[in-house]
Amino acid sequence: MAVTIKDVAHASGVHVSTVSRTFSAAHLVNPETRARVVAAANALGYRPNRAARALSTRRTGNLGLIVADIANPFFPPLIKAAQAHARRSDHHVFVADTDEQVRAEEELIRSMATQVDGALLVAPRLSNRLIAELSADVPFVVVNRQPANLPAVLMDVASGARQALEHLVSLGHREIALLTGPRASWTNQRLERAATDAAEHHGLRLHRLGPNQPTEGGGAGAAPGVLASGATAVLAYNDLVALGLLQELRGRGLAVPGDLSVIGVDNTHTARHCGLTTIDMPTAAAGRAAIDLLLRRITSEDAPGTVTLDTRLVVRGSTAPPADGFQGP
Amino acid sequence: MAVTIKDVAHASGVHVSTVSRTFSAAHLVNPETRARVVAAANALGYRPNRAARALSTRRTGNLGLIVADIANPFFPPLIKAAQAHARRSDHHVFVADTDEQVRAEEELIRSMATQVDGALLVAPRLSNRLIAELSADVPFVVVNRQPANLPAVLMDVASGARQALEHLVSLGHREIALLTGPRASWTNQRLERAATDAAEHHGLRLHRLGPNQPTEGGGAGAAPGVLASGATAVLAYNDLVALGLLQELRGRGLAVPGDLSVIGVDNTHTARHCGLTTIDMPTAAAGRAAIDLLLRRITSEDAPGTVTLDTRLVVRGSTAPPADGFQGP
DNA sequence: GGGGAAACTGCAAACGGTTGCATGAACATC
DNA sequence: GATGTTCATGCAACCGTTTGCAGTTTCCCC
Repeated sequence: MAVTIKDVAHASGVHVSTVSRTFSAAHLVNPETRARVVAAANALGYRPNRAARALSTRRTGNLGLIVADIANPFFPPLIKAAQAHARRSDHHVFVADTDEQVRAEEELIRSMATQVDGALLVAPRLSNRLIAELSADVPFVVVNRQPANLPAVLMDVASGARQALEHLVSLGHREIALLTGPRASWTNQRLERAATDAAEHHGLRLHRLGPNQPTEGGGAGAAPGVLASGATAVLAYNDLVALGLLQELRGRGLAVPGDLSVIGVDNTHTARHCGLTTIDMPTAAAGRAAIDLLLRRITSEDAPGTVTLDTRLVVRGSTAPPADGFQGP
Repeated sequence: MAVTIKDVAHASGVHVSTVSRTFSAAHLVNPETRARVVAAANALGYRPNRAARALSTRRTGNLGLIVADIANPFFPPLIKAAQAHARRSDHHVFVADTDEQVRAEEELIRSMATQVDGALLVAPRLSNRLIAELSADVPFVVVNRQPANLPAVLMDVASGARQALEHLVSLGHREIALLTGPRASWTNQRLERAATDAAEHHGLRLHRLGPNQPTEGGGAGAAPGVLASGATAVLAYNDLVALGLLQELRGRGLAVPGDLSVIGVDNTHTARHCGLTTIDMPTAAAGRAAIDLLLRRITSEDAPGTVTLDTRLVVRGSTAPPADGFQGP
């Protein structure tokens, strides 16, 4: 029922191969013939069948985008940018959600492998070994993770973390809690590292509390530990954790930033509206960069590169000088 | 290089058709043979090629999900739910974003039509005529729109709107502004209708202001009109508009809910954390229901149905009695 | 033990494109 | 005017799977 290349060939009086070339290698066909074919195709409403094309070219024109949790406001801007950017090169994007589960992630990649030209893994939790193994089946580009020999886009939270601690120091904080995230998270590792270094540099006490679930629940659950630690400021693994903590603290009658300062990571839509001081992650730029790398990797087998994007602190209303006024010696 | 049905056939000493049947019509093959084939397939790591399968079955196993703006926090929960639900039936989902543009929407549908078995249109802005025309190419299910003869899932904002106005009445408000959204939006039409009826029923004055862009910018831009209207409470088209308005008002030194009460629509993640009173939209349930309808429509040609889901008011901190204390006569 | 049904498997033609090779025409070169 | 090139097109095999049809075997029943 659908219009095929055969119908177009018949209507324009040429062989199917000429029609095929008109659309996939236009320079090989005489301009006049081409015009006739195109006219016939338009008249009939011809659209190439991508499955058929995929079968002979071994190129589907599809990409996979695998994230931990679509509903986590960190991801949508990245998804939006990646998808829009891919479309410019006539690629469609499968979006899938692993629900933060490693098993689901692997199975998802395997099931997608057969029908995409490449995939974007955003902050994958898979082991490096498994990532390497799976990358034999599909070209990958990884975001916020740095496996050997794979192209990666990194949003380096370190620069933002340094700015965050400087900000807290300048406000007079000396005891800071770090709510860590999942162990397997590259961002978490960088964050811990950068915070530890910066704390040492500034002579601060850093209380590491975690690992916490990267959700509001994780943040809420961390409240007792934070209060027990005696810290006057908190740097949380991400905005969700920060917001969860914030809500829990307010529920206990504490004021933010009056009694405690809180800083998140991601600069999500929610953080912007709730007045949360946070570290901005360039998600949209990362999505575009990752698609660029992926397409490059697919078309030419050139060496994989790594793109690193900077982050920066955005100061809003959830940080202030500590209540007890330790403004220095 | 990839393992095909042929390799499996060779390894297990049967014809390719038997291998094919093992995976697509298992009851047609002898249990012992089947076991041998499955063993060989596993040993070789065989995965069926979906493009090839699509070519002969005319079923791709893919669905399209088309939304106005992935980064609008209304959509991600729906996308997440739809995608997860589709996966349970071994379907993959293309997600695409029209950026609120009608032209993009049409082109997107056309380009996807050739490689999906069906598509979900969420709150499409296309004309009914065009929707009908395009639905000849692909089975559609529409969310928050009600074109003739198409299956639809509706989140009926009317029930929530009634509750919202009752809530405002009970607080003592008498003059209410309604910030309307895009004309082509079904939700907007229902909202206007329900608010008008409820206002009449309660003897309220309703100031309709709009249409506004369904974004924070739209809400901020509406602030002067709201203030000029003399309304003491606002019902906004969605949470983004409400939050944009809220920010603008606070920027002008006004207090919410002290000077003005604000109610949004959607119950987004952001609204939850910012303490915005809003109307909850059952987005996840709608996503699942829509996928169900779509798969049913694809597999059996039965009559399209319409599913209507209720909405309800969620009271938070952005509503309070009016400043001037009109608590009744 | 012969006829027929049922169960299983193989054969080969699709599905809708792409592409290496062959053919033929037009044209330039010496 | 024979030879070589270039350009445009047709031919046909192929991509990996499905599926209608036909053949073979097994089994049942009279």
